[in-house]
Amino acid sequence: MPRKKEFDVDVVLDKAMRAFWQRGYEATSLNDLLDCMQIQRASLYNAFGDKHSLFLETLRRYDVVCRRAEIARRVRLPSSRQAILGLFRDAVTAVVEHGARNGCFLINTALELAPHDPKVAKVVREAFTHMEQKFFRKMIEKGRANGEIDKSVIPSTTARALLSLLIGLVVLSRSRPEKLLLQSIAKQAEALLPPVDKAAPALAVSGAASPLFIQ
Amino acid sequence: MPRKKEFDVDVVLDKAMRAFWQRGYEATSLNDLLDCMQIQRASLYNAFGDKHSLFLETLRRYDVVCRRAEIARRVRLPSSRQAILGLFRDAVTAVVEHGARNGCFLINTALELAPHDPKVAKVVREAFTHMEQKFFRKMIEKGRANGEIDKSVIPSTTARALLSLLIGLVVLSRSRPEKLLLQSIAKQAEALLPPVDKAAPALAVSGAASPLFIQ
DNA sequence: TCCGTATCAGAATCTTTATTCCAATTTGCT
DNA sequence: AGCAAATTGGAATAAAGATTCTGATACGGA
Repeated sequence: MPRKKEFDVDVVLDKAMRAFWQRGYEATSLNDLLDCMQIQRASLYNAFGDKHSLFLETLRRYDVVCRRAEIARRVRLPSSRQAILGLFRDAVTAVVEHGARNGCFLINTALELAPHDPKVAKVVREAFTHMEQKFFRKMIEKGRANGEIDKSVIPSTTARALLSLLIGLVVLSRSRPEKLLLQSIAKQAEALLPPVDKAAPALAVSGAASPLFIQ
Repeated sequence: MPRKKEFDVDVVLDKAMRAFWQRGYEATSLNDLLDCMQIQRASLYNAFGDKHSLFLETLRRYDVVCRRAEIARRVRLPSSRQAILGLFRDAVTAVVEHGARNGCFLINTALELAPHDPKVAKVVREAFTHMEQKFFRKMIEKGRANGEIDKSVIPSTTARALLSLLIGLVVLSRSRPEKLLLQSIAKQAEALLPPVDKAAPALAVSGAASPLFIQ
């Protein structure tokens, strides 16, 4: 019965996502959205309700399509230690090599809207928790189990530290996109995950090797 | 010749600062500002120019009065290692014990305005750099010199890692103000600064003691 | 005393905002 | 063919936004 939509919902949602991601919620006007989504005013309200609902949908989509999908991809990598370090490396090269300066939509939103908006807060909180538990912690546990990561690394606390380090890296990349700065942070992630190396246990970068290696 | 001002500029500036800090630039309207500053519309425009100039002044004031003053205080502490760790500890207790949920005005602004506003970007960039160089790096160097911090700790890179860790902690504290989460991060800061301890080198918490301690 | 400036209190302005409404048109389904 | 729903393009609305303007009043110094 209904006339079928003439635009692909996911496509225009992606365009709206990019706008919100770049400028934030308040600074993105409805006209900005219409311009970049290339649809009519009535179509927007008909398809998405209002600005706030549209924002929530773009945020959820970003979480699923951009973040969780990437995590799922990395989780399948053979080396779980490299899965974690690759995330940091790629974050640095995205900024340094490709000039990615938008940061992370979820982190931006965590500061702009989450403190005053319960629905947004929930999405952000769950996204951070997912990253911490289902990626960092899980990967550390896997790495410990298969002998890639030393047993002295405590999964729960190290996962939290890595999450914090990553968030700091992304925040800094927006105002100080300097190679050395970002590489130092990525290097520190490496130091938090000392590999098992019985032959030469004393080679980690900076305060990394565990005392448990002795003897 | 002029009639003297009837309000204290610094006092109303502080009130405006709190408003911007809490809600951000875009979400704080001029009426919000007038309400909390308790001055007249004409007085605001006469004293500060416009909304954007007022914002810049509050941001600069926050940087100087809240951040640099605190750093200066900590720099004078006897133990430079404890000066750094105290900063992390206090950040955690402010959130966990006193429910501080506003985060850091500079970090909030780094994401909302800095990417699209050169003047704001400059203030933010310099604030981050100051924290990195004049606090973390300087304190690490001092700690290494007086035997508090092990020589294996590289000042420049560790300073950057600590800055990133702190930013991550502050961001997370706004959406996940959980004691264990924040403490894990503070704990990691400790692990990044292994103390010199020749007698019992094998007691650090999580992958902390430096390999250089062995023998 | 009087000039210059800062106050107060509020009206006026002009722009932008999000949202609703309109009328005409297109398309898919029964 | 004809109903149902989604489109287009734009007008209309109603609120909120920042900024300017108007007087009247208060005060400090020459």
